[in-house]
Amino acid sequence: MQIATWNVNSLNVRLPHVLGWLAENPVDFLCLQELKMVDEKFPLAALQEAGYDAVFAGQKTYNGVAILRRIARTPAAVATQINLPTFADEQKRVIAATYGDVRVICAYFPNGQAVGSEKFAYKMAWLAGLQTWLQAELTQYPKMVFVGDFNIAPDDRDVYDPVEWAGQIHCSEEERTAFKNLLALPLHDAFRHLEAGDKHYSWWDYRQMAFRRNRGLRIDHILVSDALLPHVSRCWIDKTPRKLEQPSDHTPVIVEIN
DNA sequence: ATGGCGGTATGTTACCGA
Repeated sequence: MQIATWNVNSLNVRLPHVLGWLAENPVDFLCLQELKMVDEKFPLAALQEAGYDAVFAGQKTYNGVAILRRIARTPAAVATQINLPTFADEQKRVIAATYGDVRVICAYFPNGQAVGSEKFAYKMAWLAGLQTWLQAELTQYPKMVFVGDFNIAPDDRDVYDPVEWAGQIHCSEEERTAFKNLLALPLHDAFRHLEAGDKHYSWWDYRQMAFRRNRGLRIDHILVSDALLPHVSRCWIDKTPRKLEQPSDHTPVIVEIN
């Protein structure tokens, strides 16, 4: 089974990239963030033509999340959950569904803007709600994959310039502690399970040729539960779509679970 | 210190993202 996560920064603009990527990478599940579209605009027909079904939670202009499943290889979604039951939110940042005995959760964490800002307080409150909910989810679903754009770089290996970013948004102690709290549930960072090195990023700023200079952050993650960890055989970042014309600033992260 | 780039709507500029 292969599960991928990708912040597409507008599914309207990036649909050709998504379809092209799925043709090359026929993963079982693809979790998307930042759809930036209302549900009425969701391109379900085009995805179905490509062999994928979806559950989705859209929103105008901002946010929006979806889980795509390969129809031929996966059971239909049941117990679909939109947003955190533990945190009242107008913004669409979470979608979860169960496929067979595997719970797939797709999240777009708040950005936080700047440490100490109102948006940072929102991020931390959202994270507290997330922690409580995931703890309950784990008791119900031992086989869990929790993926998405976390907007947290877990440690300095995940940052192109840790000195410049020290204490800044995505790298602050508060955010990194929240990430560690997720690992304590326990959940496991599939990428770090297999790769200890630095300079592996999932996001690069559009400006200042950041991608070409590999000035990026690893902020898109795949966490797996205890029951699935022994079955994780690969986890990698696919930089290919970041090289296309008009790319998303994020690129897919994929896990293989046998 | 600021803006850089890109997407979107409030639309020829502002807001947000990271």
